[in-house]
Amino acid sequence: MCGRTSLFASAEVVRERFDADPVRPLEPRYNVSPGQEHPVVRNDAPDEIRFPTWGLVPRWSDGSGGSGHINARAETLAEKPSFREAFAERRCLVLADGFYDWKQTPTGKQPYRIEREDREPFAFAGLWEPGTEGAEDPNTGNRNGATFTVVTTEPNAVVERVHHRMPVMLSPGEEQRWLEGGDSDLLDPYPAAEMRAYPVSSAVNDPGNDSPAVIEEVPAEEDVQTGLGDFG
DNA sequence: CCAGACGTTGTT
DNA sequence: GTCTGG
DNA sequence: CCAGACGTTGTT
DNA sequence: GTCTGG
Repeated sequence: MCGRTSLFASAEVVRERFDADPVRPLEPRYNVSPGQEHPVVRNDAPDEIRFPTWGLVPRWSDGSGGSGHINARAETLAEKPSFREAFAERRCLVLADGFYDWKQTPTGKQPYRIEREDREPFAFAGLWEPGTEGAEDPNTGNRNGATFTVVTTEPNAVVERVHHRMPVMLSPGEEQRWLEGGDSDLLDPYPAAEMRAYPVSSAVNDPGNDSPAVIEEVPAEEDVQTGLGDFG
């Protein structure tokens, strides 16, 4: 992780939960992929919800090197040239109410949805970069908007069954501290007791399938094939 | 000194 | 296989 | 993260 | 911009 997420909680719930106002209407999203714009709260404007593009492009990059960094390892944030400055100065909360991971099985990849046990929205620890000044480069077509990345860490007991990394989820009490520059003690795996994971349809594989159907639980394909899913 | 990389996950 | 687009 | 393209000359 | 490799 983390390469796919969601945020379909109502605008009202999100506004109350994070005490911030979206700068444009908040639409429900069930399947958000890298390269898309997604709501975040930035440390430089903590009372606003903005929509940078998922995939951090360092300020010194001309953007020609591909589509940006969708994840950043918590273990090396402070050292890596691509993240060091953002870690020191540009924190953000990436708003979500779940994410998806693909478990490698003998028969293929089974997608799982992972969320809080109470299904409430939460925040990933994130870093952001400002866009380049001025208009989009007419020659390269490179985008010029702000970008962000999601910090990853080791998995907890729930996520471990699916994948060997997980995004850093902040508890409500940690959010302000992260924005204000708190350090790596905030970047531990989230408590497994407050999370759950369940298999979902491979419809989620296609980023174009952005509907409530992709959050519905289905029998895991490997369980179907071994008969484990047959009797409830 | 300049040139070239700068990242993750996953895979081998 | 690898890169780009979503 | 996964899905889908990945090429040219020339033609409509 | 800053670090590493040559």
